[in-house]
Amino acid sequence: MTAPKGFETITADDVARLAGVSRWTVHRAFKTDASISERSRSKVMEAANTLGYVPDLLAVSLASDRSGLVAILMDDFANPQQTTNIALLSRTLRMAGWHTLLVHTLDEDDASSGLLHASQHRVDAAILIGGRFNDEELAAALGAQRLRRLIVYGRVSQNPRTVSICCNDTIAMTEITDYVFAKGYRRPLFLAGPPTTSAHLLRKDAFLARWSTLAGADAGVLVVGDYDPGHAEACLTDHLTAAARADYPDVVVCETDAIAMGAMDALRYRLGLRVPGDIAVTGFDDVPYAANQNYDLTTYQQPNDVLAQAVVDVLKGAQDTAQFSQLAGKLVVRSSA
Amino acid sequence: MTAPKGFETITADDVARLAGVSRWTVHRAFKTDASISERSRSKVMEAANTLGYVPDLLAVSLASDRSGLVAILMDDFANPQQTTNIALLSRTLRMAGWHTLLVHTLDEDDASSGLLHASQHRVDAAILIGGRFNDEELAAALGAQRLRRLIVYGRVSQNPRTVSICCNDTIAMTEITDYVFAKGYRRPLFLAGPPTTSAHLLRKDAFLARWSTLAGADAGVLVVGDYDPGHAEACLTDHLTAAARADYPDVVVCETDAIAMGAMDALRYRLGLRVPGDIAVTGFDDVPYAANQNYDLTTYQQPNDVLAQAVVDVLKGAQDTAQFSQLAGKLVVRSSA
DNA sequence: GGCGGTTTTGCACCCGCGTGCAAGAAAAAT
DNA sequence: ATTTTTCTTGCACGCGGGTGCAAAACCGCC
Repeated sequence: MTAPKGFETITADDVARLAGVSRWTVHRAFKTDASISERSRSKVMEAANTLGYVPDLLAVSLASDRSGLVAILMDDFANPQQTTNIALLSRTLRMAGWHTLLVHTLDEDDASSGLLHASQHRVDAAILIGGRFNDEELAAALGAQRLRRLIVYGRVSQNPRTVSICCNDTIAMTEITDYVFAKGYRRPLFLAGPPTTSAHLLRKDAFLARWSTLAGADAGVLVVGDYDPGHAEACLTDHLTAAARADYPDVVVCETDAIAMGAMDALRYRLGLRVPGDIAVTGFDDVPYAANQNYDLTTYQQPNDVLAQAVVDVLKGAQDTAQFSQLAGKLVVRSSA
Repeated sequence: MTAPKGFETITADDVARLAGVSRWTVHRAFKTDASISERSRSKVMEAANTLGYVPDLLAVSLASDRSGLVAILMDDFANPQQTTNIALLSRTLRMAGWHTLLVHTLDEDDASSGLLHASQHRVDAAILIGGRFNDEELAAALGAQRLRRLIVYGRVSQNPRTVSICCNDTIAMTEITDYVFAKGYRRPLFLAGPPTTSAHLLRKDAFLARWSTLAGADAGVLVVGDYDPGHAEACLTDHLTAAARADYPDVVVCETDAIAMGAMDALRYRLGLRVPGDIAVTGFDDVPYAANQNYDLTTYQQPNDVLAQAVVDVLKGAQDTAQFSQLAGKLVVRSSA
């Protein structure tokens, strides 16, 4: 057990004393572009080293009004796409000099409370991952709190005071639709995730619109309430067992890989069908596990690195943020469809 | 885009002015056990409400020397057990009043740098998840920085200045071993994760010791360099294709579920074997996906809630921390073995 | 009405460091 | 050598709020 033996925290004053300069000179020694003589800088640095001085980020934040902290609000750790995102984001942010305040929002109405907490820590920005947040509460939170920036990650928000960073779902889904149609499938069923009140995924609408154009007929839609594979599995099983065999789709187009994997489990283990032999399946996101032989999912790979980099760009003050919601990924064809 | 239109931050002084009291009275109004008259408290609260005042956590931290922040250092987001842990931890911490500073350590030698950053934010504790950190650097970091508490989560650290919170691997693995032996398997192969220089998992040693006792013979061991399923898959495939069919194990006992899933993929897709028909497999952790029909893994469920609660106990100042490294989970029998 | 005791309130000082400006030192120009 | 100009340095003040103590206000009671 760590003995909290009052580590006498060494401050810039201590360094100053040892180096025989003023505290402000110490401060300058640590600033890259400060006017300070080489001699006193080295004196300071030496003193700092022997004392093991490191600036207190808390005090720095308070004084400079820049915390170097970015809050990531996230609700669904079961969603592999989201954990992938959070990993990449925290890593990218760290390399760019920011630290991550992880806020696990408990439910839809908790997002604003999370934002409040984040703002109390003076975060430089808050990033919203996932769709389960209430639009009105969010707008209220935005108005009241001193949040410098709100970034909606992975989907499009209508709120003008936010920045959306995501790939262009419409183009992406159109690409998938074209592929599915070209492969000869004609009875698609779209599995949609939960409807959101706030930031939207445009995937469903894009698919339906494109399909209607291509096939001249409407596609079926099944809304599953959650991105959890197990839930999708149950939903699809119920849906299909209630349907006549002749009405089965020949391809299940899913809003996310998580849903797609649940769908494949349903088709195989619950209904005894073969994928893609009896029914094909497509996903979206290209999560790591989509490449697994169990699934070998045809899906759409989002440009994750570009998305993460866009966050850094926004933090650094990028102005033309419109482009960040139009990034392009690429179709990944595997054996599931 | 959020207009950084200088949200005039409202401070306790503003509230004081409006309420017609001093700043310190405002402070007292927000403290639960402060001596303040009911009248002025309500005056303050009313003023605070109309102004939308929230205390600045940064300033609070600086002044009170308690940040309310807990750093979680983690390296491997691909490991489902770890993402499960981080989700549970951040959630539990938040409900207990702490916030999570997520530090994605880039590599083994980066942990101490991560600890440094965490300490600069004056975290109340740092939690180390995962095994890839260098023991010496860590000790050095512990000595130099003002880290109040260092918690090693999910494994046992020898460092006396840390608190280990984990379930008793020895008892757990012995239970698995007994089960495997009782089921009649006699040619086990243990798949171990990467060796660590620091905090250890005792699973391998526990298995080998117990097996030796039960069977009177040594069990085989294959060290895979990583907890990544794909890597484990490749390792086991190589290992078995290089071996004679007669020397194949009849059960593969894995240090984690991630390895076990990779092993099952190898057995099925690379080697065309049936699980458990030809070779059985056991895992460890009971990650969410272990219950999936693809794997239906016999594994060991760690008492995650208890572990997370233990962290809160430590933060609240629990003294007898020895018990926290002896928690018990339970064997989960499924069809893989 | 005055007194001792208790509750409320205000205040000086501190947490550790950043900003802007002015004084001081050194270098350049005359 | 003296005056400018430039570079260094020091400092008052502020960031927003938490301590401990002392003054002020309150209370019941004789």
